[in-house]
Amino acid sequence: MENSFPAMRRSGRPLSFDREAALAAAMRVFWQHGYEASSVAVLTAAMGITPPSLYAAFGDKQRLFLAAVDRYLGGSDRVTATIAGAANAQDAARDLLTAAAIGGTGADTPAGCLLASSIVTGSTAAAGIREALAAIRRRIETALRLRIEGDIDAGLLPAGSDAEMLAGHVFAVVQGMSTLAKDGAGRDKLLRVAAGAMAGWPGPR
Amino acid sequence: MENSFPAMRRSGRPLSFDREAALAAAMRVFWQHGYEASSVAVLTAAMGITPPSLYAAFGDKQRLFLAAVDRYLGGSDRVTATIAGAANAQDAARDLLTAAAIGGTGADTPAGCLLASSIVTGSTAAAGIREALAAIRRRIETALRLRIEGDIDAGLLPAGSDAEMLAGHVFAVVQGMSTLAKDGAGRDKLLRVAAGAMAGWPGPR
DNA sequence: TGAATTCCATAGTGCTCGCTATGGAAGCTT
DNA sequence: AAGCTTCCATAGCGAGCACTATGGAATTCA
Repeated sequence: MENSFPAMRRSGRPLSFDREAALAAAMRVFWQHGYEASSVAVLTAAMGITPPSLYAAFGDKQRLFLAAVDRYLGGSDRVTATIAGAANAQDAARDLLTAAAIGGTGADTPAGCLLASSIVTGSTAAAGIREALAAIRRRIETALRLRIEGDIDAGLLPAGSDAEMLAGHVFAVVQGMSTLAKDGAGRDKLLRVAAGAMAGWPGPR
Repeated sequence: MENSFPAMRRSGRPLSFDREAALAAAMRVFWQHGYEASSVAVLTAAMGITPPSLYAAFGDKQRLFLAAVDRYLGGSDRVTATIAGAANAQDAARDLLTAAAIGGTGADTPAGCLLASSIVTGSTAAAGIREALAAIRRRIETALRLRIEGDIDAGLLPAGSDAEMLAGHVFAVVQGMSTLAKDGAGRDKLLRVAAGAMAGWPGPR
């Protein structure tokens, strides 16, 4: 679904701008201001192109945003693949929290997490985008929950452990750290919060 | 600061609507759609009044929103007073988490937390409102941190405990549960997440 | 009742929103 | 070079935004 727009290129004059660079610039604007507050005028200014070029290259604002989210996550299934590929569920959870702490406090990037903060409320016109992001969040949370359930079945975690709660807790902290970062928290504090969130993790047995 | 608008009433025709009921309706709209996506047209429709009445009674959209936040929190210092009045820091943290889980999953209210979800990103025009809410969040987090530090000094918590981390973690979970609720999580799950977030709380000594 | 005061409804203000019609310039293919 | 395809810049579309000027209706005070 990544390069689904435009459908085909035949010949003629080539693009006079770098599509990937323009997408990176758009991602940054969305990351900083969220979906609805990122106007096409601001986006085109940051991307160095004009509105018709934006629409020709990316379709419309919604598709541009979804492409930016995909780029932000490093591809549609990278996060879930990382969760599945971790040594165990505890490592997967810790990696997720650490990545959120570091990714949300970069010196050269906006504070917080694009996936967490760019639309949780909004107009009814943006309901589709909001639900699309909620679906991505739920998919990642479900991947973590399944990983935890697998460890429970494998005897790596106590039999009575609440996988849904554990995954929900990790995810809540990831979301919440994004707001903390936007409110001014630094990397050191967020890394300690991430570590502290793992303190209640059930011990092996 | 609550009834700072209008400045005075002298005489003449009385208000034909219930100011408190109108504010409650506005709070509900903001709670559901966030600050920027709640247009004056939608607000006035929900409040049962016309734009000039809204501006005469509440000043402008920003002041109406701040009044709605104040009403949502039950007064400007109720939350911090509750934290200060709890039996100990652990109870204060648990109460905060439980209240967020229950308050964000009411059957007759929008999902999530108004303070957490209504503006974390937005246009530069709304930067003032965004910062005002960030300040409220930081004030509550600071109150919790001070409560924890007090318990450490009193010997109710281990001497090496990281108060900033513990308060930040509780606050991150509160924020994150709001997104979880908006994404569809139910009260049962959130209450378990809230309890799980306390599992790593340092033991007494 | 007369005068003063306040509230409400209509109807707009200027502005920004996402998006696009149009025409000419640029570049590929043959 | 001819001919076609595609891209880009200007300019502007209708719609919605927060907000308000105006005038008459409602109520209080004298």
